[in-house]
Amino acid sequence: MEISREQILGPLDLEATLLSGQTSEPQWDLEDGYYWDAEDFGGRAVKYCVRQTGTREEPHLKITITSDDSNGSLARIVIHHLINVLRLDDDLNAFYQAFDPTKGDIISKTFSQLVGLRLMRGNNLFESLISSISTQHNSILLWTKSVKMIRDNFGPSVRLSDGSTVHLFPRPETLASASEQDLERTGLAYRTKYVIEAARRVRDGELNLEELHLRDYETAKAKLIELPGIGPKVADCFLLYGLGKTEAAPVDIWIHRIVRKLYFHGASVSTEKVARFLRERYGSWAGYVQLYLFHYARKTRLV
DNA sequence: TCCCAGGGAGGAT
DNA sequence: ATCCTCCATGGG
Repeated sequence: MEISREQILGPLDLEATLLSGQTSEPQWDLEDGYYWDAEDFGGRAVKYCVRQTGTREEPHLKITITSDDSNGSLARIVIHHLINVLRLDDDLNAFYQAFDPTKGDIISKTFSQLVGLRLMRGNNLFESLISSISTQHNSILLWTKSVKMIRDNFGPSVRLSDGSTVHLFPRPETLASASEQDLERTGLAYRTKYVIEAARRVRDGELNLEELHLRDYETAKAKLIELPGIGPKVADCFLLYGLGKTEAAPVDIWIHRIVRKLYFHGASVSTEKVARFLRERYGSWAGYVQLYLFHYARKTRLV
């Protein structure tokens, strides 16, 4: 099965997107040239493998799934899932054109080396929340390792149709009742208690992740910040990469430094002001602007 | 050995 | 409001 160019709005760089460290979920594993992940679709666990063919400008995805799919219904579900998770219906050319170089916006200088880089959107909101919390004062390498260990040590093991087994991300009640000692072995360190408390609040209905979809940006953010270990940046990560609220612009140390340098002539501006600045200047593109600035800063080693 | 990592809590001013 | 220090662990 496949996703054709017509179903992808603008360019795509699948590998750059999957390896860009977004906090919707840890990176997918690479196997025989295919990146793969597994999800539960209404009680059916499916492993899907994805590879990009064609070019960045003329993208095309080849997909295989490991599951019984005699009537082809699962194929449609997986394709819909991938379009959603990889945000293939975001009009990237509209983004590039809205701030094209002739308009003189600073963000345009990041475009040439990042063509096809897309935001991702978490399918499993609880996993996205835990991933976002795990990034606090942590490296991409370490938080992805921790979240994968949470999945493999605490998540349900499901058998696929080919006889192999994979782990899905655990449910909130599982992590809420996990012992701090066991969970600490995933390398979460002092964030362990944050993860357990977040799981408990979701389990007990004090925090309804689905319901946050209905709230506007400010209201949802205020609700998230009530949790211990969740401040403005982690909240923005979940709002953007989990809930898909693209006006959110998480300001970490990289964004803070690059925005100060490129937009404020190096003046000292607080992270909160940078976040507000990006939201007000770029509106619903702020999330993409943040993604591009992050990788531009890291690639060019400009800051 | 030292330093830092996609920050936040708790404190002081 | 804004500024400080400390936080646990693993890589480089």
